[in-house]
Amino acid sequence: MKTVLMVAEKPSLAASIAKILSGGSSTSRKGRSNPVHEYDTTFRGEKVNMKMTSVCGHVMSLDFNSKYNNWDAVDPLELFTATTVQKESMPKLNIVQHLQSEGKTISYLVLWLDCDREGENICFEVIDAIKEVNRLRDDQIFRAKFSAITDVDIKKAFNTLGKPNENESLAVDARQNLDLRLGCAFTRFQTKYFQGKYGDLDSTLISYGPCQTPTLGFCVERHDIIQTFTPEPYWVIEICISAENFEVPLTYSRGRIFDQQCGHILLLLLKQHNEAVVQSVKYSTQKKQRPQAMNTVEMLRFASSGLGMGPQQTMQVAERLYISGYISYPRTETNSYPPNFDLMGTLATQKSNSHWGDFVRRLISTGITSPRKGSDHGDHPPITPMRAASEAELGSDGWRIFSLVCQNFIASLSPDCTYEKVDITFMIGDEEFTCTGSKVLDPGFTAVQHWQKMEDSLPPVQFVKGARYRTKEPRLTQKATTPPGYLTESELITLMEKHGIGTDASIPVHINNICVRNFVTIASGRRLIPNTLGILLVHGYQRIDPDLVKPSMRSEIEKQFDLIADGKANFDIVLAHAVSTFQAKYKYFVENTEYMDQLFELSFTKLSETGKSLSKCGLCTRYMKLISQKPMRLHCKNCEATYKLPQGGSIKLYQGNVCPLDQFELVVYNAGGKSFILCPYCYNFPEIEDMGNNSGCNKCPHPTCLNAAPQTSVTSCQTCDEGDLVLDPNSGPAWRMSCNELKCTCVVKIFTGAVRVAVSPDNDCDTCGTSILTVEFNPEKTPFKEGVSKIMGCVICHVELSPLVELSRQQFKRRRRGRGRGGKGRGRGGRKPRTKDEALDQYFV
DNA sequence: GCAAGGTC
Repeated sequence: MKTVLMVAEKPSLAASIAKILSGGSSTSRKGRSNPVHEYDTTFRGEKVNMKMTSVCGHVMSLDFNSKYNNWDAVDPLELFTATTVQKESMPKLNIVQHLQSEGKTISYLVLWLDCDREGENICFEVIDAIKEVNRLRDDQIFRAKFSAITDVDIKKAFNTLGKPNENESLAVDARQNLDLRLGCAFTRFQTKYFQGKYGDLDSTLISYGPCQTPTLGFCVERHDIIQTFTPEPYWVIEICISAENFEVPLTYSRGRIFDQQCGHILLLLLKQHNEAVVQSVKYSTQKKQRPQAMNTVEMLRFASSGLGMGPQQTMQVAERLYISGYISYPRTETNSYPPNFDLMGTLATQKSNSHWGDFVRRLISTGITSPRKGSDHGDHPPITPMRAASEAELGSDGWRIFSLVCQNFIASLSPDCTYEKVDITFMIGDEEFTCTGSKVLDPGFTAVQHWQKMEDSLPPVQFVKGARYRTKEPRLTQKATTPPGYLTESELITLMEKHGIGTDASIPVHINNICVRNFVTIASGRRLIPNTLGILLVHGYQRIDPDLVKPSMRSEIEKQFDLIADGKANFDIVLAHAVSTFQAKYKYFVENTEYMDQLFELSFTKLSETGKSLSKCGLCTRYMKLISQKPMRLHCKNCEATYKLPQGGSIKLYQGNVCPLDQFELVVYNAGGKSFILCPYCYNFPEIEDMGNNSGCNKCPHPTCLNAAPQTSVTSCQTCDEGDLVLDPNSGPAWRMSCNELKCTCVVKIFTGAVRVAVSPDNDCDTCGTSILTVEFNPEKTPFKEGVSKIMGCVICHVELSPLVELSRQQFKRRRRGRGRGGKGRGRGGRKPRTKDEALDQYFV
């Protein structure tokens, strides 16, 4: 029997589609990375075994050839022409292997990827992966085009299979290619240029991107409006009438008066009258519209403005609610329920909720209002609840997002809020005044979306046409125009959506990026206030090449790539044109960076004038300065050199200790209890072959240095299975061993209070291979039996030593052979080397 | 260390 493989974009969709197409008869098994649903059916007139599985979004992602990854060796300009490679997007998931093992022997491939351009591109990623192991012909490959995940639509798609659209996929390839070159070139250049000059930028990365930079631009634009705002004085005439013991304020139909003299004249004019005559009274019934079905962007706006929850967090919470079955898929552009959506069934899940259950039951019995028409983007149905839930089971944030989803869903099926509005006009002399008010007739959906609730505001008196009232003395009051507030996150989301910057899934990422890069800060009310760095970047682009920050940049690029998608232009020509345009812009930017730099000079401090003296430079023996703002680094003013340091922790001097290779004073890095010693020079320019870039002394194979791995490494790390547990010689009396893999967080406290702990590098435990330690306590405080103050033995096997290690015995295993203490036993020992060359000579005999 | 786009 032939086999057909069908592939969806995510596991949840594969499950739903398989269920629909098999009529619920499919069986599921675990695949290599994602589940596979199988059933027997007929395909193109043959009995076949059907397998439905999925990927997780993009299978591949574009990157530069690895030789371009060295920031110091590659001129960013080269990135515009550098060769690129496709890398597996999530190597840990092994999606390629999964597709290949499922696709190896299939006769047909049916692609059920999301029906948008990205989905079309993923189709070809799937095809490429499978073609490596199966020579499928094009006539064995099909594309299902569906516009909703409903029985009718999915079955129809299955019966009218088409072909994947290569042009649409190529448009995505082009976008990926340009974004990569453009973003990385500008980011690397800016970062190196400004970090090499200033010490207080406080950002590890000064990034540029065709989405994030215009996003930043919006925030700075509002900042500039606020900064350059000059309040303008204006005048208003305030007047009240006395009616049935009430004082009713009237609104002047002339509104703001910007000319003071004019105000005075009008005031004098009004003072000649002491009566207001009701000219007209109009009653009307008005509506406040119920909301549409909720899509992602709307949810993000509501969460930010109503709940004070940021987009990144909102999506995380929503994702969790979706995985646990409380809400439907949270990433969708569609804000219209599909025609056969089970509105009543979904509504019924909320019948017994303690907050909105009453309202729901009434709605069910009186009948729902048909939802407003929105637009169906063919991706996923709007975000709706899937089942009942209580605050206790969801936790605070989960409950808040769940409530938002439920309330919007219920509101979208509720009547509009209706209210009676009254407009009354008065004449005082020849001048017109008004008074308005309203009264809610039916709260409709606002009874469940409380924040939309309207308050009654009818005037206290029933006015009738022709009635006359005494006016109180009119007053001319001076006021002034005020600037707008800083941009709210919800306004920013609206702007991004309007200009086509980012997508529902990536908008939160772009906003988060400009925050973590320290370009903007989120203030109270989730307003985005740009920081100096963000302001100067945008002002700098505006001085050099305003296109770089214009909101239209993204849509202009997309427009060009649309031509590829529509088959109207050739991929290579369009891409080459776009790349060369931005290459020229890049060159121009590099040549004119001084115009941005002039702004930086006024606000930031030169590297040579920042930081505090810390340790001696091995090249000139003068003190180097530690720049503690991000990125933390050491700067030698005399040599005009900057040395990178590990990030995220703190640096202290390891007094009196000098690297035997280069005479740089050693420093200690400490991050969350884990600490290691490092030489600033070796960390940046490792002089010994096996040491690797960005390593501390705990990875240095120097044979005699007391801080290097051969003298300090104790045993293999079992947490990460890659590094070694190394004694930190600087950690006493709270002695610690920590893993020498930077990423591994394993720290083991040993022999707290000991006066000396030392490793005997040439002496291993016969049982487990661990290096023998010498542990010495003060004789008065020794924990050892019979007053013994010094013991040599194995931390794992020695009966008196092992209890003093804060890690269970089981976590130690036999030491791995053949790795770890690189260079052990290779050195000659004896006299310490005096110069770098001597040290290297001694080492490489 | 870099972009933006999928998804977890």
